[in-house]
Amino acid sequence: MSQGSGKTPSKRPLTLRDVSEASGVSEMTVSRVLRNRGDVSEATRSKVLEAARALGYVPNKIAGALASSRVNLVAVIIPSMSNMVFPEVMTGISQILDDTELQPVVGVTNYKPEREETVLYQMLSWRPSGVIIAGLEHTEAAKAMMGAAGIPIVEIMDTDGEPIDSAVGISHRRAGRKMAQAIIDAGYKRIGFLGTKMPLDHRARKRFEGFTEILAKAGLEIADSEFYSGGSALAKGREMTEAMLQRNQEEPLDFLYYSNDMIGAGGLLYCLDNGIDVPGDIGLAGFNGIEFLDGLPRKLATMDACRVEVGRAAAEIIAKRVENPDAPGGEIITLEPSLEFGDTLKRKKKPL
Amino acid sequence: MSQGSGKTPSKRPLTLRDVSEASGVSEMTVSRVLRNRGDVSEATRSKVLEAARALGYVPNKIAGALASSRVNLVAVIIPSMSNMVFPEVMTGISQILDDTELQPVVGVTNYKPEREETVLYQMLSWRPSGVIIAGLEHTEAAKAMMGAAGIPIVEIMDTDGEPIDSAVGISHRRAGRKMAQAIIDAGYKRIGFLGTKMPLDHRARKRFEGFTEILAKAGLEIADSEFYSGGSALAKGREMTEAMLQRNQEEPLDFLYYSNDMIGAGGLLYCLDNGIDVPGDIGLAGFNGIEFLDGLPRKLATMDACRVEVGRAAAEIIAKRVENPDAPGGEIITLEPSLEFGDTLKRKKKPL
DNA sequence: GGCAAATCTGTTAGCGTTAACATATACATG
DNA sequence: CATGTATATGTTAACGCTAACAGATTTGCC
Repeated sequence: MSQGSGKTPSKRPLTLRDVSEASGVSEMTVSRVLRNRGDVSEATRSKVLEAARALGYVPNKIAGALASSRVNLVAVIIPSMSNMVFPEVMTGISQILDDTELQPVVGVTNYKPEREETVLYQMLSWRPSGVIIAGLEHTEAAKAMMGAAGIPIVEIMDTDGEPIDSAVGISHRRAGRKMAQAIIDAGYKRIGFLGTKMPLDHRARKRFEGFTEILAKAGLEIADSEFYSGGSALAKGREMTEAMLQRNQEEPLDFLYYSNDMIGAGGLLYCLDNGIDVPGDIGLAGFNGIEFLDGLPRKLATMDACRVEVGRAAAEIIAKRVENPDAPGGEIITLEPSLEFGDTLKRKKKPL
Repeated sequence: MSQGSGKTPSKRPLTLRDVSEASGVSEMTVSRVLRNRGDVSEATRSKVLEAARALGYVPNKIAGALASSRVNLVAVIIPSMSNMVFPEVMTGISQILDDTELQPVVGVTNYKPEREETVLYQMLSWRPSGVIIAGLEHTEAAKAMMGAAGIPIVEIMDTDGEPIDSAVGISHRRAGRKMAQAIIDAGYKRIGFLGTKMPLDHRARKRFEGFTEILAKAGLEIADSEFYSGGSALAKGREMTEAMLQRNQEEPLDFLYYSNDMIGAGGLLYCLDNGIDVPGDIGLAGFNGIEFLDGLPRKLATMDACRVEVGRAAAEIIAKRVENPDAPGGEIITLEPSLEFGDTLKRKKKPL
């Protein structure tokens, strides 16, 4: 193997010592240059940088973190990657963290509490500077770990409950209520519900609870419901809608409430394909406000969960607390989900 | 604050020493128990585990990694989170790594080479056991870093080029050629191209090159093309399709090739809304085989990039090399993208 | 019983970096 | 020119854990 121009592909990994020897200064000085900390003369600085570059040296953060007991990692723990929800939250988080030293590290739980516990344990074992975790429901062990970690914890997406430390999100009960009210106000009466078969999706459950609560107050109840799991959400939405409309022909439904926009979009496409008048014959609404819906022939009514904003606020809480570790904590930020009527939900009929 | 049953929320973080003192054995023995390594008597083991649990001790991987110079992290570096491509690759990676000690850590580059370089540097500074990185095109510095890192590197999604170490993916040139051939065979002649305005999406570029190459061989060329950036892909697909069809009314196009399925779906919806006969008047094809397309009124022709399989194969290469560090490396796996005709691309006309 | 092998536990010395302190050099000031 | 102050570099001792080796204890077997 050729030695190349300065690049020595040796087996032993490079350390500060190698750079120190190559540039003729102490390891400490190299460390200072590489971290931009403390006073170093311009001459030394460039000498060191040159040597580091030539060797292809990459600092060892493991050693650095151990020595300084500072880890610039923020653990982000979420249930799933594939429902569009997450990338947006992540965008918000990045927007804030990119201006700091902090770096997000993502873990996925697949909506399984035990998995969440494991992922959390793994993450905490890297001693991150903070944790952003979806939801307020966790195993006892997980709660204990977070409580004892001594770092800022932000639970996101939901504020219906008691957070361990801080929380940012919307009230899903309120979101469900708000949607129910809008549907009732528009004069719909026979309402079907279509959702995921996910006992562990607490947020969907809370929305459903809020929804039925308001219906009940108006003397109404869900006329029919259907749940799915797995498969293409769009296709499932289509199938479930067909099935539900079929079996309620005698006393037809006039509204379908979907637990997410993807199945809602499938339902919308089904209705349009079959010449059903939306929102005349039947109204539709989903949940989430996914950007991609903009391309559909008609805009689905939905409710925005403020995902980017949630990510930003959560990251801000962590960043603030990292900068000032003595700050109080326990902050709870409840954002207001906004109802978007789109083209599939009639506006209020009766004034006020 | 109450001390609780054994749980002492002290300020000083817990270490092996705390567990060691609580259980009356040496730190080394505690370490052995917690890692399931070496012989420890059943009595000691349970004593230690009990103490660790009671204290809420979480091992410090930073110290562990430094001492053992073993880090069970695999860096996964990808351009974007939001195009459905990534979650599927990730699924494949997880399927394999879940059976090992290894853990994926994701970094996102937003298709920016400098950003890729930074992310890579950050990741390498944690001394991961391997790197899985999208694409074969990187800055010189990035290539140098990976070459010098002394760990397995797998470049994924593309095999049109020279990998640093190993590679798993499809040939995008070949994918482009294959699609072009199918379109020509079906008898289409006036072909429009719609894609992203992304000079740095090398894979889209290679597909385009392969596509035009085959058209040229058949004496054809792209009749019109349109590029977009930003916004909802579905809506953009719709708009671009409308614009393109409008301005080619004199000599109408008979095929539209989209650089991804999302804009393709937008185009399909536009055509259906406007009563255009697909694939009679006009054929359509995209790229990627996104599951969600299953719910559309008609199935878009597309080409599958074998994303889950790519993830699996890449993870397997890393896992194998971690287990046996002296293995050769330099493996290149080229998967064959499969063409799916769907309902928007006519089958071959002329036999053979 | 004696000796080797097996089982269990402890001791020592780092891993590569940084905090904290110590030292050296330059530069100004009265 | 002594003295103080800033600037620039070096030295030492951790950080919390594990590899490698060293004892101590038990077990098996002739």
